[in-house]
Amino acid sequence: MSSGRVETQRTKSAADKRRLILDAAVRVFARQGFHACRVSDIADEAGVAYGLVYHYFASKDEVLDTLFLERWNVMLELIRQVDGEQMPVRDKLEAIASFIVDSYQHDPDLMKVIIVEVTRAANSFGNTHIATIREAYDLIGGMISEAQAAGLFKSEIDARFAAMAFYGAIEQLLTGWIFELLPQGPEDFKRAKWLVVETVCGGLESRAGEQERLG
Amino acid sequence: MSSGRVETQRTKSAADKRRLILDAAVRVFARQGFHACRVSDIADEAGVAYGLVYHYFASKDEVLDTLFLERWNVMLELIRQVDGEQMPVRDKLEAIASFIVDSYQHDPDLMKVIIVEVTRAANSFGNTHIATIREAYDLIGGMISEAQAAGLFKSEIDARFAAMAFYGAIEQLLTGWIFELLPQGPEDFKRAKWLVVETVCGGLESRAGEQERLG
Amino acid sequence: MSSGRVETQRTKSAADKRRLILDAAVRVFARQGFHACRVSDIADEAGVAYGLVYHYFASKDEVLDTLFLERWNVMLELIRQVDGEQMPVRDKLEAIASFIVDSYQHDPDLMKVIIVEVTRAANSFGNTHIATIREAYDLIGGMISEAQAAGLFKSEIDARFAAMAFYGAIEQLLTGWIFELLPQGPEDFKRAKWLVVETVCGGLESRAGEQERLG
Amino acid sequence: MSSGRVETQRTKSAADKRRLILDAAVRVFARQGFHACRVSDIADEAGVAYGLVYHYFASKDEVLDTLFLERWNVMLELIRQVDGEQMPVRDKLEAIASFIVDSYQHDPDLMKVIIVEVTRAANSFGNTHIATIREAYDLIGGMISEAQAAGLFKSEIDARFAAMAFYGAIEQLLTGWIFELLPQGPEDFKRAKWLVVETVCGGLESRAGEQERLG
DNA sequence: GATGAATGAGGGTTCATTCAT
DNA sequence: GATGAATGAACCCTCATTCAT
Repeated sequence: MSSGRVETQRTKSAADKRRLILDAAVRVFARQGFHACRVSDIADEAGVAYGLVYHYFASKDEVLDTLFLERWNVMLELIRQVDGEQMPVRDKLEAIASFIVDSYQHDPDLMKVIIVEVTRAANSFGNTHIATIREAYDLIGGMISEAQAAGLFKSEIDARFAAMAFYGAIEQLLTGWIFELLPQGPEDFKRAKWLVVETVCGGLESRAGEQERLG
Repeated sequence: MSSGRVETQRTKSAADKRRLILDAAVRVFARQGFHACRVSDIADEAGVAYGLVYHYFASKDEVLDTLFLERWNVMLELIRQVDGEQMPVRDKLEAIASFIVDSYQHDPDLMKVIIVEVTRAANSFGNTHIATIREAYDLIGGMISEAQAAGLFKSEIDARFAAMAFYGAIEQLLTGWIFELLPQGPEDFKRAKWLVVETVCGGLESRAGEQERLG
Repeated sequence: MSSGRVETQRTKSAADKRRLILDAAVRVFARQGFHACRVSDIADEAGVAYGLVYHYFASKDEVLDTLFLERWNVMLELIRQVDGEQMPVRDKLEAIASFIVDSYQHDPDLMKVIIVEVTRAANSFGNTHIATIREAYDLIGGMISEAQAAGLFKSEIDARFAAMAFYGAIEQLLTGWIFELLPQGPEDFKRAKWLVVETVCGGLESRAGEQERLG
Repeated sequence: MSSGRVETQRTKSAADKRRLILDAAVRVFARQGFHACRVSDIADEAGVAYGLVYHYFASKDEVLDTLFLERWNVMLELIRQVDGEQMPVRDKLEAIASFIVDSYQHDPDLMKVIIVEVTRAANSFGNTHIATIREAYDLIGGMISEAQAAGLFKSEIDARFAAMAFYGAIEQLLTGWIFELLPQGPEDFKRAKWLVVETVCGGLESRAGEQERLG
């Protein structure tokens, strides 16, 4: 019994250290960038010894891999769940946008790292995780495709392209926040969720604009 | 006369080597990524001696800076020109989208490098060039803002956010091509130009979808 | 207890490696010169891995800085101590000369490095350590100044200049040994100590020479 | 005739450029140090093209070699001439000290370069020119030796050591000026010439000091 | 588990020197 | 003579990773 508890204790402690390192890595990667930081910076930030990082992770890359996958899989889970529900497509897309914006609001460093170091890194991490990344795009594309089949979305717009445009719009808002080009008050986050969906689904054009255009 | 020709010859030759290096760098950066390639890879690809890279550029960074600025400034020029013309806002945005897609079609490696290594690189090149990058966002934001003032675009959507969403949608299409997630035949490029504008301006929603939603 | 011993062991071992590198650096700097040697030469001479040099020292410069300061500070200590004692000025100067000659005799490489690479290097290390170097000159100048005030030394000779002449005379003897222009048997070292003081204090001139001159 | 004049003209012009480069090198070596400056720095300072330095000199080293030898040979000439004259030894030594101090006063940069980069550089230029350098020491040693044979100088002090002490005292005064540790007004230079000879020949000790010492 | 000393390959940059014009 | 583009060897330093304790 007591030995069992000690074991649990130890395991828990170990898990804690691992988490400590991951959280420290997020801050360091966000602050300095993956390439510009050293493994020792992570250890220092975590307040652990140099070599301990290698006790829990096989390499510096694996730390980032872990961070990315942890978060991306949660997002995939959310998307899959949304996908399975009976819900207007617009609400589905808003759920996804909300999740991503909430993720940024909750842990901007982590989302910064994912967006800056992974999803665009075509020659390194982006390439490694392309299948995982793609899954999100495909799921969103599937939702749009369904909406098109139901006549709710225009069919002239290729669903895969539309999915990319939608996702790209969201990521660019995050990029705007990361570069401090866009305001990031609580209200801004809230409106951003609606805004991106309204833009992509309803369009920027007003009724008047549309009439003007169509003459 | 002859000395004049020699001068021209010389100058031209020198400029050629510089261009040779820049073009080689595009290919190498695109193939391996900025961090993963060595300066010697660029020199080898250009077929020049190692040190010559440093004769024309102060550092490896400066090579990428040069590539980015060359292209981005051409784009800024285009945007400014479009901005100055009398033209429906939708046409303006399509001109921009067209320019970017054409740029990719014409030199995918260069656009890959810019998108992968610069515009998202918040801790390195993106940060260095943030003012230049921002100028594009601001110009687009200005166009949208004007359209809102004219009642052609919905006013509830913050113009700065809308501009980011629009630009992000385009970049993500390029990202899709870069990762080979989207088809990139001549027809695809052509339709992409229209598609991204139609999505952002007109919205994905069909008339039927809109009625369904508004009940 | 045992952990304490391990700590000591570890610390000692670490200190040993550092010392190993410093001692190797002395030999390498003396043999090849600071500029002509590579950091790998030091590592090889010490029998340690290349990177270990950078584990203990921030740069190649810092290795030389350390060597210089270690020795120069011992000398300053000696000079300060001598300065504080009640002792004829001639004995004080001889103590200093003795210390320097002994230093050379004990570790000619180290003194060679200091004299060749530091005390004259007006654009590099000499400039870096000028304040520390000057302290020695000033202390000697102070001794001479006191002797002048006491009437024991001629007052027409500026004490600062005299101190420089005295120190320069000694360093030049070392330079003579370094270049193998002067004999360096045990007897030579011993006589050199006396000789330099006798020259600077008593003068080269014999009683007869003086009478001849003054007529 | 005219071709001859043109030849002369050309030769003269060439010699001028060579001199231009040498003079520029003195300034650059003095300012930055031999190792820290680049050949292009010399060319820039001289206002000539990069490659021209290599038209007149086989290497960067040869530039310094030339500067050193030019000056040192003039000094050797002076010492030899003084050596050949009938003159009290003290006057001979003062002539040498005067020449060196005058050299510094006239062109401090050149003397700085010689003292900092050559006469102590046991592993590079000092070693290359050791025979030439030594000649000066030997000539001075010879003078002292003669004076000892004539009974004018004490015989207990080895002439070679005494010569080194004398020369070292002078060089150290220059070092003091170079490091700006000693005042260098016109009066200071003048007094320095006398001072160094008085110190080495007459000694620092006053008559009172001597009596005190000898009891 | 935890520590941090030890390793050594790798790469950016410098710069003396060459050479075509 | 004069120019400066071109060459490429050399070297300092970084830092991911290993390993003995």
